[in-house]
Amino acid sequence: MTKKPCMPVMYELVRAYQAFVTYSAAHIRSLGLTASQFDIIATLGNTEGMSFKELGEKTLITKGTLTGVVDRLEAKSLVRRVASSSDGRSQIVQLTRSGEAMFARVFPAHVKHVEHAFGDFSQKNLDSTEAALKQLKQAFTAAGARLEDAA
Amino acid sequence: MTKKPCMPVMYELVRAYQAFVTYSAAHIRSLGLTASQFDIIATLGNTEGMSFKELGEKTLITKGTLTGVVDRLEAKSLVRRVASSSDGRSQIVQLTRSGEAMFARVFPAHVKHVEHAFGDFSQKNLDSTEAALKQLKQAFTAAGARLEDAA
DNA sequence: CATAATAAGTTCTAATTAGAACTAAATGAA
DNA sequence: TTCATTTAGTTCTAATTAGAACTTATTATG
Repeated sequence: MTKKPCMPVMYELVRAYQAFVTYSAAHIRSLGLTASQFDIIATLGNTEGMSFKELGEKTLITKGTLTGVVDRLEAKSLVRRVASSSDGRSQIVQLTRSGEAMFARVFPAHVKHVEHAFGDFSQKNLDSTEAALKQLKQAFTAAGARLEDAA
Repeated sequence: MTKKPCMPVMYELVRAYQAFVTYSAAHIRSLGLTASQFDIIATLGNTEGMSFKELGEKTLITKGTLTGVVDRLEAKSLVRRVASSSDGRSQIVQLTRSGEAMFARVFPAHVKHVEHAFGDFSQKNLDSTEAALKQLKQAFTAAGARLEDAA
Protein backbone atom coordinates (compact mmCIF):
# COMPACT_ATOMS: atom_id res chain seq x y z
CA MET A 1 0.00 0.00 0.00
CA THR A 2 1.84 3.02 -1.31
CA LYS A 3 1.03 6.50 -0.10
CA LYS A 4 -1.68 7.95 -2.32
CA PRO A 5 -2.70 11.58 -2.57
CA CYS A 6 -5.99 11.35 -0.72
CA MET A 7 -5.80 14.82 0.81
CA PRO A 8 -7.12 16.46 -2.38
CA VAL A 9 -10.16 14.20 -2.17
CA MET A 10 -10.79 15.27 1.41
CA TYR A 11 -10.29 18.89 0.47
CA GLU A 12 -12.96 18.54 -2.21
CA LEU A 13 -15.29 16.69 0.14
CA VAL A 14 -15.12 19.57 2.59
CA ARG A 15 -15.58 22.18 -0.16
CA ALA A 16 -18.52 20.35 -1.73
CA TYR A 17 -20.19 20.01 1.66
CA GLN A 18 -19.55 23.66 2.44
CA ALA A 19 -20.98 24.76 -0.91
CA PHE A 20 -24.07 22.68 -0.26
CA VAL A 21 -24.54 24.04 3.24
CA THR A 22 -24.12 27.63 2.11
CA TYR A 23 -26.62 27.18 -0.69
CA SER A 24 -29.05 25.18 1.41
CA ALA A 25 -28.88 27.04 4.72
CA ALA A 26 -29.48 30.45 3.16
CA HIS A 27 -32.73 29.16 1.71
CA ILE A 28 -33.79 27.50 4.96
CA ARG A 29 -33.08 30.68 6.86
CA SER A 30 -35.29 32.61 4.45
CA LEU A 31 -38.06 30.20 5.41
CA GLY A 32 -37.64 31.06 9.10
CA LEU A 33 -35.72 28.04 10.38
CA THR A 34 -32.13 27.10 11.10
CA ALA A 35 -30.58 24.12 9.32
CA SER A 36 -30.86 21.94 12.43
CA GLN A 37 -34.44 22.94 13.04
CA PHE A 38 -35.29 22.13 9.42
CA ASP A 39 -33.57 18.78 9.80
CA ILE A 40 -35.76 17.93 12.79
CA ILE A 41 -38.98 19.12 11.14
CA ALA A 42 -38.15 17.18 7.96
CA THR A 43 -37.41 14.02 9.92
CA LEU A 44 -40.60 14.22 11.97
CA GLY A 45 -42.80 15.04 8.97
CA ASN A 46 -45.29 12.29 8.07
CA THR A 47 -44.48 10.26 11.19
CA GLU A 48 -46.19 9.73 14.52
CA GLY A 49 -43.15 11.18 16.25
CA MET A 50 -40.11 9.42 17.65
CA SER A 51 -37.83 9.34 20.67
CA PHE A 52 -34.80 11.60 21.12
CA LYS A 53 -32.63 8.56 20.55
CA GLU A 54 -34.20 7.74 17.22
CA LEU A 55 -34.29 11.38 16.18
CA GLY A 56 -30.63 11.72 17.02
CA GLU A 57 -29.74 8.64 14.98
CA LYS A 58 -31.62 9.83 11.93
CA THR A 59 -30.32 13.41 11.99
CA LEU A 60 -26.82 12.74 13.36
CA ILE A 61 -27.38 15.42 15.97
CA THR A 62 -25.86 14.34 19.27
CA LYS A 63 -28.16 14.09 22.24
CA GLY A 64 -26.78 17.05 24.17
CA THR A 65 -27.34 19.28 21.16
CA LEU A 66 -30.73 17.79 20.41
CA THR A 67 -32.16 18.84 23.74
CA GLY A 68 -31.46 22.49 22.92
CA VAL A 69 -32.75 22.32 19.34
CA VAL A 70 -35.98 20.66 20.46
CA ASP A 71 -36.30 23.23 23.29
CA ARG A 72 -36.28 26.04 20.74
CA LEU A 73 -38.73 24.28 18.42
CA GLU A 74 -41.00 23.69 21.39
CA ALA A 75 -40.74 27.38 22.29
CA LYS A 76 -41.97 28.11 18.75
CA SER A 77 -44.81 25.60 19.26
CA LEU A 78 -43.64 23.52 16.30
CA VAL A 79 -43.01 20.30 18.25
CA ARG A 80 -44.06 18.87 21.60
CA ARG A 81 -42.59 16.33 24.02
CA VAL A 82 -44.80 13.43 25.07
CA ALA A 83 -43.75 10.90 27.70
CA SER A 84 -43.33 7.41 26.26
CA SER A 85 -45.87 4.95 27.56
CA SER A 86 -43.50 2.02 27.26
CA ASP A 87 -40.32 3.51 28.73
CA GLY A 88 -40.30 5.92 31.64
CA ARG A 89 -36.99 7.44 30.57
CA SER A 90 -38.06 8.18 27.04
CA GLN A 91 -39.66 11.25 25.50
CA ILE A 92 -41.45 11.17 22.15
CA VAL A 93 -41.03 14.26 19.99
CA GLN A 94 -43.96 15.05 17.69
CA LEU A 95 -44.89 17.81 15.29
CA THR A 96 -47.74 19.98 16.52
CA ARG A 97 -50.44 21.20 14.13
CA SER A 98 -48.25 24.26 13.48
CA GLY A 99 -45.26 22.00 12.99
CA GLU A 100 -47.11 20.00 10.36
CA ALA A 101 -48.08 23.22 8.62
CA MET A 102 -44.44 24.33 8.71
CA PHE A 103 -43.37 20.96 7.28
CA ALA A 104 -45.87 21.28 4.44
CA ARG A 105 -44.71 24.80 3.72
CA VAL A 106 -40.92 24.36 3.81
CA PHE A 107 -40.12 20.76 2.91
CA PRO A 108 -41.32 20.63 -0.69
CA ALA A 109 -39.99 24.13 -1.28
CA HIS A 110 -36.58 23.16 -0.04
CA VAL A 111 -36.40 19.94 -2.03
CA LYS A 112 -37.23 21.96 -5.09
CA HIS A 113 -34.57 24.49 -4.23
CA VAL A 114 -31.92 21.78 -3.96
CA GLU A 115 -33.07 20.02 -7.11
CA HIS A 116 -32.74 23.27 -8.95
CA ALA A 117 -28.97 23.15 -8.43
CA PHE A 118 -28.80 19.77 -10.16
CA GLY A 119 -30.20 20.80 -13.51
CA ASP A 120 -27.29 19.48 -15.54
CA PHE A 121 -26.77 16.14 -13.83
CA SER A 122 -27.62 12.94 -15.61
CA GLN A 123 -29.14 10.07 -13.71
CA LYS A 124 -26.00 8.07 -14.32
CA ASN A 125 -23.88 10.84 -12.90
CA LEU A 126 -26.07 11.11 -9.79
CA ASP A 127 -25.83 7.38 -9.23
CA SER A 128 -22.08 7.20 -9.54
CA THR A 129 -21.62 10.21 -7.27
CA GLU A 130 -23.86 8.63 -4.68
CA ALA A 131 -21.86 5.41 -4.87
CA ALA A 132 -18.57 7.27 -4.49
CA LEU A 133 -19.87 9.09 -1.41
CA LYS A 134 -21.10 5.87 0.17
CA GLN A 135 -17.67 4.39 -0.34
CA LEU A 136 -16.03 7.37 1.32
CA LYS A 137 -18.39 7.19 4.28
CA GLN A 138 -17.71 3.49 4.57
CA ALA A 139 -13.95 4.01 4.57
CA PHE A 140 -14.16 6.42 7.51
CA THR A 141 -16.62 4.46 9.57
CA ALA A 142 -14.57 1.30 9.07
CA ALA A 143 -11.32 3.06 9.99
CA GLY A 144 -13.00 4.57 13.04
CA ALA A 145 -14.33 1.18 14.07
CA ARG A 146 -10.86 -0.36 13.78
CA LEU A 147 -9.57 2.28 16.20
CA GLU A 148 -12.43 1.57 18.59
CA ASP A 149 -11.62 -2.12 18.55
CA ALA A 150 -7.97 -1.47 19.25
CA ALA A 151 -8.95 0.50 22.36
CA MET B 1 -35.44 18.74 -17.20
CA THR B 2 -37.34 16.04 -15.35
CA LYS B 3 -37.25 15.79 -11.59
CA LYS B 4 -34.36 13.55 -10.59
CA PRO B 5 -33.77 11.97 -7.21
CA CYS B 6 -30.90 14.16 -6.08
CA MET B 7 -31.81 14.10 -2.39
CA PRO B 8 -30.12 10.72 -1.87
CA VAL B 9 -26.92 12.22 -3.24
CA MET B 10 -27.14 15.10 -0.78
CA TYR B 11 -27.89 12.71 2.02
CA GLU B 12 -24.73 10.76 1.21
CA LEU B 13 -22.69 13.94 0.89
CA VAL B 14 -23.70 14.95 4.40
CA ARG B 15 -23.05 11.46 5.79
CA ALA B 16 -19.66 11.18 4.11
CA TYR B 17 -18.66 14.59 5.43
CA GLN B 18 -19.91 13.71 8.90
CA ALA B 19 -17.99 10.43 8.90
CA PHE B 20 -14.84 12.26 7.86
CA VAL B 21 -15.25 14.94 10.52
CA THR B 22 -15.91 12.39 13.24
CA TYR B 23 -12.85 10.36 12.26
CA SER B 24 -10.66 13.39 11.74
CA ALA B 25 -11.71 15.60 14.64
CA ALA B 26 -11.26 12.86 17.25
CA HIS B 27 -7.65 12.50 16.17
CA ILE B 28 -7.04 16.25 16.12
CA ARG B 29 -8.52 16.57 19.59
CA SER B 30 -6.15 13.89 20.83
CA LEU B 31 -3.33 16.10 19.57
CA GLY B 32 -4.58 19.02 21.67
CA LEU B 33 -6.31 21.18 19.05
CA THR B 34 -9.82 21.75 17.77
CA ALA B 35 -10.59 21.17 14.10
CA SER B 36 -10.65 24.91 13.37
CA GLN B 37 -7.43 25.50 15.22
CA PHE B 38 -5.79 22.68 13.26
CA ASP B 39 -7.10 24.18 10.06
CA ILE B 40 -5.44 27.51 10.86
CA ILE B 41 -2.16 25.94 11.93
CA ALA B 42 -2.08 23.75 8.81
CA THR B 43 -2.78 26.73 6.56
CA LEU B 44 -0.10 28.90 8.16
CA GLY B 45 2.52 26.14 8.18
CA ASN B 46 5.47 26.78 5.84
CA THR B 47 4.33 30.33 5.06
CA GLU B 48 5.42 33.78 6.19
CA GLY B 49 1.91 34.34 7.55
CA MET B 50 -1.07 35.95 5.91
CA SER B 51 -3.89 38.42 6.54
CA PHE B 52 -7.21 37.52 8.13
CA LYS B 53 -8.82 37.98 4.77
CA GLU B 54 -6.52 35.51 3.05
CA LEU B 55 -6.69 33.07 5.95
CA GLY B 56 -10.47 33.22 5.85
CA GLU B 57 -10.53 32.54 2.13
CA LYS B 58 -8.25 29.52 2.41
CA THR B 59 -9.99 27.96 5.39
CA LEU B 60 -13.58 29.01 4.60
CA ILE B 61 -13.87 30.36 8.15
CA THR B 62 -15.85 33.61 8.13
CA LYS B 63 -14.16 36.68 9.52
CA GLY B 64 -16.27 37.02 12.65
CA THR B 65 -15.44 33.45 13.61
CA LEU B 66 -11.79 33.81 12.64
CA THR B 67 -11.21 36.58 15.17
CA GLY B 68 -12.20 34.22 17.99
CA VAL B 69 -10.21 31.25 16.73
CA VAL B 70 -7.08 33.36 16.31
CA ASP B 71 -7.66 34.88 19.76
CA ARG B 72 -7.54 31.43 21.32
CA LEU B 73 -4.49 30.37 19.32
CA GLU B 74 -2.78 33.58 20.38
CA ALA B 75 -3.69 32.84 24.00
CA LYS B 76 -1.89 29.50 23.55
CA SER B 77 1.10 31.36 22.04
CA LEU B 78 0.80 29.39 18.80
CA VAL B 79 0.22 32.39 16.52
CA ARG B 80 0.77 36.14 16.71
CA ARG B 81 -0.82 39.18 15.06
CA VAL B 82 1.49 41.61 13.29
CA ALA B 83 0.28 44.89 11.80
CA SER B 84 0.60 44.93 8.02
CA SER B 85 3.14 47.47 6.81
CA SER B 86 1.26 48.08 3.57
CA ASP B 87 -2.32 48.40 4.84
CA GLY B 88 -3.23 50.03 8.14
CA ARG B 89 -6.43 48.01 8.42
CA SER B 90 -4.78 44.66 7.98
CA GLN B 91 -3.30 42.22 10.47
CA ILE B 92 -0.90 39.47 9.47
CA VAL B 93 -1.28 36.19 11.36
CA GLN B 94 1.92 34.17 11.75
CA LEU B 95 2.95 30.99 13.51
CA THR B 96 5.19 31.56 16.52
CA ARG B 97 8.13 29.26 17.22
CA SER B 98 5.74 27.13 19.30
CA GLY B 99 3.21 27.22 16.49
CA GLU B 100 5.80 25.92 14.04
CA ALA B 101 6.67 23.14 16.46
CA MET B 102 2.96 22.30 16.77
CA PHE B 103 2.63 22.24 12.99
CA ALA B 104 5.59 19.87 12.67
CA ARG B 105 4.14 17.64 15.34
CA VAL B 106 0.51 17.41 14.24
CA PHE B 107 0.36 17.98 10.50
CA PRO B 108 2.27 14.92 9.23
CA ALA B 109 0.63 12.79 11.90
CA HIS B 110 -2.80 13.87 10.84
CA VAL B 111 -2.17 13.37 7.13
CA LYS B 112 -1.02 9.87 7.95
CA HIS B 113 -4.10 9.26 10.05
CA VAL B 114 -6.38 10.27 7.19
CA GLU B 115 -4.41 8.31 4.61
CA HIS B 116 -4.80 5.27 6.79
CA ALA B 117 -8.54 5.31 6.13
CA PHE B 118 -7.93 5.12 2.39
CA GLY B 119 -6.06 1.84 2.32
CA ASP B 120 -8.32 0.17 -0.20
CA PHE B 121 -8.74 3.02 -2.67
CA SER B 122 -7.15 2.80 -6.09
CA GLN B 123 -5.68 5.89 -7.65
CA LYS B 124 -8.35 5.75 -10.31
CA ASN B 125 -11.05 5.64 -7.67
CA LEU B 126 -9.57 8.61 -5.82
CA ASP B 127 -9.41 10.60 -9.03
CA SER B 128 -12.98 9.94 -10.06
CA THR B 129 -14.26 10.70 -6.54
CA GLU B 130 -12.37 13.96 -6.55
CA ALA B 131 -13.87 14.85 -9.92
CA ALA B 132 -17.39 14.03 -8.75
CA LEU B 133 -16.95 16.22 -5.68
CA LYS B 134 -15.65 19.11 -7.75
CA GLN B 135 -18.69 18.83 -9.94
CA LEU B 136 -21.01 18.91 -6.93
CA LYS B 137 -19.27 21.94 -5.51
CA GLN B 138 -19.50 23.63 -8.88
CA ALA B 139 -23.24 22.95 -9.14
CA PHE B 140 -23.92 24.64 -5.81
CA THR B 141 -21.68 27.62 -6.30
CA ALA B 142 -23.16 28.19 -9.75
CA ALA B 143 -26.72 27.89 -8.46
CA GLY B 144 -25.90 30.25 -5.59
CA ALA B 145 -24.38 32.74 -8.01
CA ARG B 146 -27.49 32.65 -10.19
CA LEU B 147 -29.57 33.58 -7.14
CA GLU B 148 -27.18 36.41 -6.31
CA ASP B 149 -27.46 37.78 -9.81
CA ALA B 150 -31.24 37.67 -9.67
CA ALA B 151 -31.15 39.80 -6.52
C1' DC C 1 -8.69 68.24 -1.72
C1' DA C 2 -13.18 66.50 0.06
C1' DT C 3 -16.37 63.14 0.36
C1' DA C 4 -18.57 58.82 -0.77
C1' DA C 5 -18.02 54.09 -1.20
C1' DT C 6 -15.47 50.13 -0.06
C1' DA C 7 -12.66 47.02 2.67
C1' DA C 8 -10.36 44.78 7.04
C1' DG C 9 -11.07 43.35 11.55
C1' DT C 10 -13.64 43.42 15.82
C1' DT C 11 -17.69 42.95 18.55
C1' DC C 12 -22.15 41.21 19.49
C1' DT C 13 -25.98 37.91 19.37
C1' DA C 14 -28.40 33.62 18.79
C1' DA C 15 -27.73 29.10 17.65
C1' DT C 16 -25.21 24.85 17.09
C1' DT C 17 -21.67 21.62 18.34
C1' DA C 18 -19.28 17.65 20.96
C1' DG C 19 -18.17 15.83 25.08
C1' DA C 20 -18.51 14.98 29.93
C1' DA C 21 -20.93 14.73 34.12
C1' DC C 22 -25.34 13.94 35.99
C1' DT C 23 -30.33 12.03 37.10
C1' DA C 24 -33.65 8.74 36.72
C1' DA C 25 -35.37 4.54 34.81
C1' DA C 26 -34.76 -0.08 32.95
C1' DT C 27 -32.26 -4.36 32.51
C1' DG C 28 -29.37 -8.20 33.83
C1' DA C 29 -27.04 -11.22 36.88
C1' DA C 30 -26.07 -13.29 41.23
C1' DT D 1 -34.90 -9.68 45.32
C1' DT D 2 -30.73 -6.87 45.19
C1' DC D 3 -27.18 -4.71 43.26
C1' DA D 4 -24.45 -3.49 39.14
C1' DT D 5 -24.71 -1.99 34.63
C1' DT D 6 -26.71 0.18 30.95
C1' DT D 7 -29.68 3.50 28.72
C1' DA D 8 -32.52 8.04 27.86
C1' DG D 9 -32.45 12.53 28.34
C1' DT D 10 -30.81 16.85 30.62
C1' DT D 11 -27.36 20.05 32.09
C1' DC D 12 -22.99 22.24 31.75
C1' DT D 13 -18.81 24.01 29.49
C1' DA D 14 -15.78 25.58 25.86
C1' DA D 15 -15.63 26.29 21.21
C1' DT D 16 -17.42 27.22 16.67
C1' DT D 17 -20.68 29.24 13.51
C1' DA D 18 -23.01 32.93 10.46
C1' DG D 19 -24.64 37.28 10.16
C1' DA D 20 -25.14 42.04 11.28
C1' DA D 21 -23.60 46.24 13.19
C1' DC D 22 -19.62 48.84 14.07
C1' DT D 23 -14.73 51.18 13.77
C1' DT D 24 -11.03 52.49 11.26
C1' DA D 25 -8.36 52.81 7.09
C1' DT D 26 -8.16 52.94 2.12
C1' DT D 27 -9.66 54.01 -2.44
C1' DA D 28 -12.33 56.19 -5.95
C1' DT D 29 -14.76 60.08 -7.66
C1' DG D 30 -16.21 64.61 -8.12
